[in-house]
Amino acid sequence: MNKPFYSSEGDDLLREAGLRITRQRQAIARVLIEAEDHPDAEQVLARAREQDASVSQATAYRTLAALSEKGLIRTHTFDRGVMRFEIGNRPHHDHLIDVDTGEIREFVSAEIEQLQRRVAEELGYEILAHRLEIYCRKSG
Amino acid sequence: MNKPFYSSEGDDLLREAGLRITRQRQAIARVLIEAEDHPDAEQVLARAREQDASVSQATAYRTLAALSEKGLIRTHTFDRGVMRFEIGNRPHHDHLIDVDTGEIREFVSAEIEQLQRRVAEELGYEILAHRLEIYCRKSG
DNA sequence: ATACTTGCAAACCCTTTGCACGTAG
DNA sequence: CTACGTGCAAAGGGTTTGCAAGTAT
Repeated sequence: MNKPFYSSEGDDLLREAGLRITRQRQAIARVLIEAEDHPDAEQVLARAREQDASVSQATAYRTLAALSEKGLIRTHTFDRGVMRFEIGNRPHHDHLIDVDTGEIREFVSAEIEQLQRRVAEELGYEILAHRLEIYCRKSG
Repeated sequence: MNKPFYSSEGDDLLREAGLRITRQRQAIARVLIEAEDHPDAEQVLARAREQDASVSQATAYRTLAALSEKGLIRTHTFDRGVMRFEIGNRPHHDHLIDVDTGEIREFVSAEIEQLQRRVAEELGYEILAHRLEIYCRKSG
C-alpha cells in the first residue's frame, strides 16, 4: 500500500460530498479509501480512531450516511447482518461470500449483467441497481 | 384461494420443524403458507392475530426463527430494511423490486444460475446459496 | 409428569438524534 | 461571524430473551 503520510484523496471525497473538511472526517475518508475489505460502521470507527482518537460514533455514522446519500460510498447488508461500506468510485462488481471464512471476493460477469437487463426488460422494467451475492464454500 | 376452515398443512410444517402444535403456531404457519407476498414479522403477526388474537410478538419471532433455522422458510432483507419471510418449499427464484411501488416480482433465469455456477467454479467454490435482487422502475 | 411454549416486559443491538459546545469557511 | 460539525448520552426501531405461568405429548 505505501500510503503517503497525508493524502488529499480523502479531502477530495469530502469536498465532492459538499462536506466541510474536519480532522474526524479526514480520518474516516482515509479509512474508506484505504479499505480493501468491506468494513462495517464499528470497524470504520475503530480504524479512524487509530488516526484520530477523537472520532465519535455519532460522527462516523453521520459521515457514512452523508457519503452514502451522495453516492460516494456503497452500502451492503450481506446476509442478515450489519451495514457494510465500500468506496463508491470503483467499477461495479458483485460479491461472493465464503460462508466458512467470511471472506468476500468480488467478481463481475458481463453475461450475467446482460441477462439481468433482459429479464427486467421482459417484465417491463428498467434496472436502477442490482445486488447479486453468492454464498459459497471452497470446493474440493 | 378458497381455503378450508382448517388446513393441516400448517401442522405438517410445524411437525417437520420438530415443533409442538399450538394454536399460536398453527396461525403463524397458516399465514406463511397462504402468503402470496413477502411479509415481514409485523405483518405475519398481524395476520396471525386475525386467526388467533392471543399470538404474541415473542411467539411470532420465535416461530419464524425456528422455521427459518430448519430451512422451512426463507428470509430476505431487501434493500436495507426489515427481515421478510416466505415459505421455503417453493421453487427457487430471485426477486425484482419495484422501487416506486415496493412491489416484489419473482423470476428465474436458468442462464443466470448457470453462469453463477461457472463464476464460482472458476474461483474454486461451490455455491451453497445465492441472492439476486434487481431494483427497478417501470419503463416507458 | 415434564419438557416444551407462552405472554409480558425488559434487554439487546445497531443506528439515529437532541443538545450545547466547538470550528471551518 | 455564522452555518455547519462535534461528542455525549439518550432515544429509536427491530429483534431477542428471562421469567413465571400454561400446555402438548
